Amino acid sequence: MVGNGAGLRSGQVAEMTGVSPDTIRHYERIGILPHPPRSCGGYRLYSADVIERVHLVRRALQLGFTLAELSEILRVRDKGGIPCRRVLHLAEEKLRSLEHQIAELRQTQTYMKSLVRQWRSKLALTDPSSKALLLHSLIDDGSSLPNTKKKLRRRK
Amino acid sequence: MVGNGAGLRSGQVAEMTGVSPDTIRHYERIGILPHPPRSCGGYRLYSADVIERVHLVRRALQLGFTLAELSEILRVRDKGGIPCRRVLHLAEEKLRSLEHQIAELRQTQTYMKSLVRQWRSKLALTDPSSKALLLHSLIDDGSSLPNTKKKLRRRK
DNA sequence: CTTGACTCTGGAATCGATTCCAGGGTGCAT
DNA sequence: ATGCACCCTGGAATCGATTCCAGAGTCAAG
Repeated sequence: MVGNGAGLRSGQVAEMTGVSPDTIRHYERIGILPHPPRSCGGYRLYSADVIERVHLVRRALQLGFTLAELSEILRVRDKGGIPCRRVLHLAEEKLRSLEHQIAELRQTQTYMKSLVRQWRSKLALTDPSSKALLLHSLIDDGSSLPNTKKKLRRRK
Repeated sequence: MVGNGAGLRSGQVAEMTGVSPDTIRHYERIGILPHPPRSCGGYRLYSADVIERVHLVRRALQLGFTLAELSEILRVRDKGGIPCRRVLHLAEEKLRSLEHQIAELRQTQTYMKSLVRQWRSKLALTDPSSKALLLHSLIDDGSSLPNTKKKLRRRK
C-alpha cells in the first residue's frame, strides 16, 4: 500500500465518495476538481478536502445543477470570487423548473391512471382474439397531456 | 402543387402532425411508419392514416413509451398480432415509475425550497464580501435527497 | 521476479429522440 | 430556362453525465 500520509489516490477518493475513478478523472478534466500533485510514479495524490468537494458536486447535481455550471462556479470560488448570488439565482431557477416539471408529471400521472384503469376493464371483457383496442384510444383526446417534456431532468 | 389525391408528401404529414419532416423519415427508418409508395419522382406518398399513427406515437412518447417499444408493438399489430396485453403491461410499468419519479421530485422540491429560503436570508444578512456560504451547506446532511435519479424521463 | 491490483492516458461509446448536413433531384411558376 | 420550394439519401451531430477502451506503467506482496 502506498503511504496515505502523502495523499489519496483516485481510487480511494472514488470509493470514499461513491463514484467511479473514471468520474473523478472526468471531474478533473472539466475543471471541477483541481489538478492534484502526483506521486513519483505519476499517481494523483488528492488532499482530503476533495472528498467534500465531490460530495458537494453530487448533491448539486441531484438538485439539478449541471457540471458546466458547477465548473464555472467552483472556478470563480477557487480564484477567490464570491459566486453566492449566482448560486442562489441558479437554485431559484432550478426550483421553478422543478415545480413546473412536477406539475406536468402529475398531469401525465392522472391521465395515465385513468388510461390504465380503462384499459384493464376493456381488456377484461374482450375476448382474447380481438385486436387493437388499446393504443388506438390515444389518437384522439388531444388535451390532458403536457407537451413540453424536454429532458430537463438530472443525475445519473 | 402535386395532386394530393395521390397521397401526402412527407412535409405535409409533418405539418399536419406538428413534427419535422426529419422525424417522419426517422420514424420510417426505425419501423414505426410503413414504407409508403413513392411518386414517379421518388417522393413518399403517404395515405391519410399515417396522421393517426404519428399522433398515436407522439402521445405514447409523452406517456413514457420509447420509440423502440412502439416500433415493436406496431410491428406486431401490423402483422395482425394483438399487442394489447403487452401495451397494458408497459403502461402499468410506466405508471409505476412515473409515481416513483414524482415522489422523488417532490422530495427534492421540499429540500430545495428550504435551501433557497435559507440561502436567501443568509445572503441578505451577509456583507457582500463574505464568501462561500451557500454551496458549502450542501456537503453535510446526506439524507433528504433521493439518489437514484436515473434519466427515466421522456419526450423532447 | 512474477503476480495481481491498481493507475495512467485521451479518445470514443453509451443512452434516446431529434436534428443537421451536403450533394443532389423534382416539380411548379414565372 | 430560371428560380424557388420542396424532397431525396444516409451518416453524423446534438444534449450531459458517465462509462469503456487498449496499451502501458506502478507498486507491494509472495
